[in-house]
Amino acid sequence: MSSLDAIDRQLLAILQADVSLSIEELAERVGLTKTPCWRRVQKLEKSGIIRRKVALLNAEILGLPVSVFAQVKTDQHTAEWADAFAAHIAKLPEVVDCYRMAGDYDYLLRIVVSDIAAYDRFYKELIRHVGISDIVSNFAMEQIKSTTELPIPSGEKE
Amino acid sequence: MSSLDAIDRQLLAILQADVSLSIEELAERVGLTKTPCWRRVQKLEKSGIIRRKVALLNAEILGLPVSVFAQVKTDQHTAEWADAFAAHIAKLPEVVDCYRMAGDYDYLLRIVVSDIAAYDRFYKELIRHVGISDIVSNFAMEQIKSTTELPIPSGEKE
DNA sequence: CGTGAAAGCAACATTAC
DNA sequence: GTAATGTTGCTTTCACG
Repeated sequence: MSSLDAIDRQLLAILQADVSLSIEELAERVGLTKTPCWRRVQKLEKSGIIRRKVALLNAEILGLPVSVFAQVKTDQHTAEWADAFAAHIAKLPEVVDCYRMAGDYDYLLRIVVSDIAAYDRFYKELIRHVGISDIVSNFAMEQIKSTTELPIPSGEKE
Repeated sequence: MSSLDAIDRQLLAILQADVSLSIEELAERVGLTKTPCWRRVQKLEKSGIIRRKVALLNAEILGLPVSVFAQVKTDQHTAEWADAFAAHIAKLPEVVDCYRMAGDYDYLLRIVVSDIAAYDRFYKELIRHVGISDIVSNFAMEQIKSTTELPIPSGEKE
């Protein structure tokens, strides 16, 4: 992977906002013609910088307005437990994010559900199947911002 | 918006995993032909259930391996302050998620940066520009799971 | 009337030059 | 960066329940 030039970063910025543009439109915006633009996008996909292309759905319309952040502590600090926990989380579609954290709590999860009752069901199932010593649930009242767009570095001095 | 049938939900599940499939391929997978499949996708886009189509980038390759969760408290509980805060957050590309929370802390942010030094710069800027009475930063050590795919409800009894 | 199938044209991605 | 070709998306038309 040869590092990105200004046009590559421009392409990435556009594509992470909207991937439905045609190559022609894309080429126009970055000041290229179709073929070289297509070759760059192709390269960005093969290199893995572009991981995937997805549709983002509207959680409210789907009836999933509730996001809950759960801070989880465990008392089993072994690699085996961590692997089993990760494998279990991967299977739960309600868990959209899960990070292993530094600090007081071992994991931070974001869980997306239809209502508080649904979260309660999820919660009971979770603590039944994995060994958790402490869990704190915090409900999101309002989504101020949520984006998949990463702050692409300008590329100087690296 | 007439509520979704099983095929619509199937289409959404496929598209939120991969939007690069052709209509033909998509039609095949759900057991339709091109035209009705295309019409359904069109309808899902116009209704807003499909919010947008985006490329997901690889944060590590881009040099952004660090996610920080910041819990923020304010002492100014007015609508004006909240609006100003939201507007400020919207302008900061490093802040990829921001939720107004129930519980001890007013806001939870996820900030994506290149390293700890970059977070420190971000942090200093943030507290300089908005009135914050308390902030706790928790660093993510490892991303166990991170998906944009929502758990689409089965559609029974709603 | 809502929903699906078939055919044609225009636009597009992709190949070689 | 230019030009040609095979695919695809999209429109129209028609048939079914």
